[in-house]
Amino acid sequence: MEARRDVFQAIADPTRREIINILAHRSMNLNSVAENFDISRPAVSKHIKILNECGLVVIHKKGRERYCQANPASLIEVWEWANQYRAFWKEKLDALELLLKEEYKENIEKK
Amino acid sequence: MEARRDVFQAIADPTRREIINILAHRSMNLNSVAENFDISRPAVSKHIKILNECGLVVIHKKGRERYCQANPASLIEVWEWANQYRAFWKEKLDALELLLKEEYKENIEKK
DNA sequence: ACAATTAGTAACTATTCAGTTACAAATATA
DNA sequence: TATATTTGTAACTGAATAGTTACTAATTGT
Repeated sequence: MEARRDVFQAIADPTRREIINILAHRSMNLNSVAENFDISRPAVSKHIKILNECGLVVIHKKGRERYCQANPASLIEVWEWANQYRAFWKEKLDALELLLKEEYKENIEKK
Repeated sequence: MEARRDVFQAIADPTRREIINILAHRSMNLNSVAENFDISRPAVSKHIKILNECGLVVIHKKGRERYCQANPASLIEVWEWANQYRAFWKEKLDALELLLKEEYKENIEKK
């Protein structure tokens, strides 16, 4: 379980996306995170390790506990990647929408 | 090479992201796509099959050739997922920026 | 008709991945 | 001090992944 480690690979797993969702607005220790899933605690621990290694989750040690929280900054990379295509697809969809509206209008006029 | 097939898993692979990039603005047949990579043509064919199965690439048959193009609509899912956290990270980063500015100001005043 | 081009797929391999259980280390509590 | 809690990690398993080569099918060009 070692090799490529980037944000895109990290968010490919649905469990990890769910962990990000849970940790997005509040800090939580590892056991509490694990309670939300059917998989074992070590499995969740590994997921959090991966998320931490690519910066998606930050960890604050407090005694024997480790409080985890989603790190907003690292999500920018994903947003920016998707967003670069946004202008492009928006243009296409706007054209489609316009087309559908025209067709709708024509149908109304026929009546 | 079969099972989960969703947009997030599809874009996890760097080769597939590069294929999307290449096919974002122009249509291209499979061999032409393959020329951009060091891997074999069948390997590229499989990547495109995966991209097609989750809607990220559309294929138009024309004789023996198959013209491939990135499909903007399916990328929205990724954009929306990342964007839901945007307000959150923006808030955090603005706070950080403000903090740095304050520190900078203080340093200026000390001189 | 024959040769060349374009592409899909089968069969195989090596690596990575997500999960498990078992154990050890550190900290907190009785 | 003894015990319970929180966590990380090692060792293992089975499935998925990304790649390969070899082959076939369909279409195009000579």
